[in-house]
Amino acid sequence: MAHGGKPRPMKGIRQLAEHLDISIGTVSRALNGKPDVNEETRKRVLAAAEQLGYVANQSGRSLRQGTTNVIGLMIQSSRETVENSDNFFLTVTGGLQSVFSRHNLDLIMLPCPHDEDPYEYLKRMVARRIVDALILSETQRVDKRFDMLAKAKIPFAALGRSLSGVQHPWADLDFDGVANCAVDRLVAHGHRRIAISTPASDINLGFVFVEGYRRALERHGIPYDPALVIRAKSSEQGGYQVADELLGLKDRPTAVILIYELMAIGFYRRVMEAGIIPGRDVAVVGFREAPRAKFLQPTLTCFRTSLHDLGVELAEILLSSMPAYNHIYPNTKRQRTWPLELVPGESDAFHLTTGK
Amino acid sequence: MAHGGKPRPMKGIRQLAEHLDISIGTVSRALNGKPDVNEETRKRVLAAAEQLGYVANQSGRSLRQGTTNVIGLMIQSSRETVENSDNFFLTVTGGLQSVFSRHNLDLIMLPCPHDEDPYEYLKRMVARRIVDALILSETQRVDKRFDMLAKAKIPFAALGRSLSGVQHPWADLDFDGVANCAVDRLVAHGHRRIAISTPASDINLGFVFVEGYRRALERHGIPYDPALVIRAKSSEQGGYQVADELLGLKDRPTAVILIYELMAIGFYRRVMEAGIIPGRDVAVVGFREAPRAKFLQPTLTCFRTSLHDLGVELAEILLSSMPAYNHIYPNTKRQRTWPLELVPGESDAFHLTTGK
DNA sequence: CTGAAAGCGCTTACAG
DNA sequence: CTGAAAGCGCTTACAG
Repeated sequence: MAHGGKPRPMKGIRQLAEHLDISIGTVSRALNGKPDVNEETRKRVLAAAEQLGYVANQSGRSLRQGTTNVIGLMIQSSRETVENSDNFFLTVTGGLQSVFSRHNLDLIMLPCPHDEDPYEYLKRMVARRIVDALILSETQRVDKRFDMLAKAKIPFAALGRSLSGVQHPWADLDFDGVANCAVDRLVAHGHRRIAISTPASDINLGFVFVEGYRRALERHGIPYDPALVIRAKSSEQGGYQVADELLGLKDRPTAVILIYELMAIGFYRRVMEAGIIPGRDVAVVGFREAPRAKFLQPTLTCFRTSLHDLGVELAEILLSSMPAYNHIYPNTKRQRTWPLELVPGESDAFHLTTGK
Repeated sequence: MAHGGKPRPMKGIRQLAEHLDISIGTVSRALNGKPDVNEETRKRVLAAAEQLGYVANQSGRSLRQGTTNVIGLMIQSSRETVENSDNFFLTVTGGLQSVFSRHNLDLIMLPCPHDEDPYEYLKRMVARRIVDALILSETQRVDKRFDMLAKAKIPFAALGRSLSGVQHPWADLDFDGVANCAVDRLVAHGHRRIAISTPASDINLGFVFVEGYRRALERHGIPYDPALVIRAKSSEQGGYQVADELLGLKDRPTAVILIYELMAIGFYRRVMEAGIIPGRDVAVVGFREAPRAKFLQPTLTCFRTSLHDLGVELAEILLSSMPAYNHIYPNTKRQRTWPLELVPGESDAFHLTTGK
C-alpha cells in the first residue's frame, strides 16, 4: 500500500521496508548480500535503495555489529609536522585506501590538535569506538600508544618502528639503509668528516638514521663524532640552520647527509651565502626525492621510493593483524622496512682532494 | 556488592553502573553534566569513569541522540591536490579544531579516494551519518555537492565560493583582491603586458582570480588578452611550464602573476635557464607566502595570511549555520573573503623602461 | 526464503 | 534526586 508514494527523504530501513512491503529483516539481508534471499527480492530491494538513496545508518550498524568499518589514521599535526608533512600523508593515504576499499573499509584521518596530548586524544578516540583499527604515525622512540592499543585489543599498525611493544606491526622507510648507502658513497669519494642531521624530537626515525650512520662509519674505521650530528627541524629552515652550524665548526665537515628532503633547499641557500657551492665545496646527500627539490641547482643526490606502495604495504600489514581479515592476508610479513633507491645527483659528485 | 572487584576492562555504562551500584540512567546524567544529579553522586561517577577509563560508546550515543559530535573535513586528494596541498589543510585544520574543541566536537578528515567520484563519496558519508556537519574544500565553479547537502539538510561550510547554491556559507581567500593588488602594482611599475596563471581544473578560485585580473586591467585601460592566461598545474612543475609557455610567446609579457606559491620555484628555474633574471628582466608576483619560497633569490613578492585564522573563521561560519550552535555565533557573517597582505620582495622591484 | 523479535549502548522523558 | 523503561536504526539468530 505504500507503493506509489513519491520518494520522501529516506529516514531508515523501516521506511524502505514499508515502501517495499516486506520486513526490515529481509531488506537488511538483501542489502548485505546474505545468500538466503530470493534473487527477485534482492533486486527489488537494491533498486529501491538506489532510487531512494538509502544507505544504512552507521551508528545502528556499529552498535549491533560491534564494528564500524572505519580505519583511522592518526596524525599529530605538531607545529613541526605541519611544516614538513607536505603531502606525505596524502600520498600514503592513497595507497592505504586502495587496499581498504577492497573490503568496504573507509579511511578517516584523525588529526590530533596541537594543544592536546596525543596519548589522551588516542585514548578518547579508542574509547568512543569510532574506528575498528588504527594506523599510527610519528612513531616515538618510546611510544606509550602501542601498549595502550595492545591492551585495549584494538588492531593497529604503525608507520615507523619503535622500542615499545617490540612485536607490533609496522612499515617503515629504510632509514638505516639510506644512511648506510650515503656514508658508503661519501667515503668512496674521499670524505671522512661527514655530518648528519636528525630531528630534535624523540621521533624514532632520527635514532634509527643516526644509528645506521654510526655503524656505517664504524665499518669504514671512521670514528663517530657526536659534534657532527646536528639536531634541526625537518624543514627548509632546519636545513638553513644545519648549514649555519656546520659553517661554525672548526674542523668543518666536507659532507652532510640530510634526513629530510626540503632541508636541502635551506642548506643550499645558507652555504651559497657563504660562497660555498654544493657539489664542489661540500657534498650533500638529501633524503627522499621531492618534486620541489628537483629544482635545486646543482641537482641533489637523493633517494626515490613510492609512498603509495608503502601505504599499500601498511594497509595489508594492518589487515593481516585484524582477526576479521587475517585469513585474506595470511602471509604478510608484519614488520617491513621499505626500500629507497639511490638517485645520484651532482650535489656529491666530486672527489675530495686530500690537500683540501 | 560489585565494589572491590578489580577493574576489569570497561565494557560499557552497564558495568560502570554495576560497579557503582546505581542505575545507568544516573550514571549517564552524571557523566553528561545534567543538573539534576547529587554532587556527591556525580563525583563518584566521574572518579570511577576516570579510573576505569570509561568513555561512552559513540554509536550508542549517536543512535539515541541523532548526533555524532563529529565534523568532517572532506579532502579531494586528486593527483594535483596531493602535489600541492602541502600543509595547507593541516594548518587550516588547526584553526578549525581550536573552535570545535570548545564545543566538544571532533574534527575528522575524509579523504576521497582518487578513483571515487567525490559526489558519490560524499553522498555515502552523509547517508552513513558519520558526521553532523561538513567542511568542503576544492570548491568547483559549479559544485553539485552544495545542492545535495542543502537538500539533505546537512549543515556545511565551504572553503571557497561557488556559483552553486549561492547562499551557502563559505570562507575564501581573497583571490580577487590579490589579483587586483598585483595588477595595480605591476602597472605602477610600467608593465602593460601582464600574464597570469590559473589552474587547469574547474576549481572556482581560478575563475575568481582571472576575473579579478581582468577587471583590474580594465580599470587601467589595458585590453584583456586571453593568450596571457596560462593554465598550469599548481606546483613547481606548473611554474616551470608557465615560464616555458611565456618564453614562447611572440610579444613576450614583462610580468607574471602566479596563483600558487610554489610555482615561483619552477618559474625561476625555467627563466634562469634562459638567462632571464626575475626582478630584473621579468617581474614576478607570487601568491601566498610560503616558508620554502622564502629561499628564492631574488626574494619573491607575495601575500601573507594566517591560514589558522581562516580555519577559525570557517569553523565559526559552520557553527553559526548549525541549529544547535547558532545561538552561540549569532552575528557571524556567513560568507567571508579572507584578506591577504602584500609582502613586497625583489622579484618585481624594478621599473620597466619603455624602450625595452 | 521470509517475518517477528531480541538486543547492541546509550540518553531521556516519565514516575516517584 | 534516582530508577525503570522506551527507543534510536540496525543485524541476526530463530521459527516457520
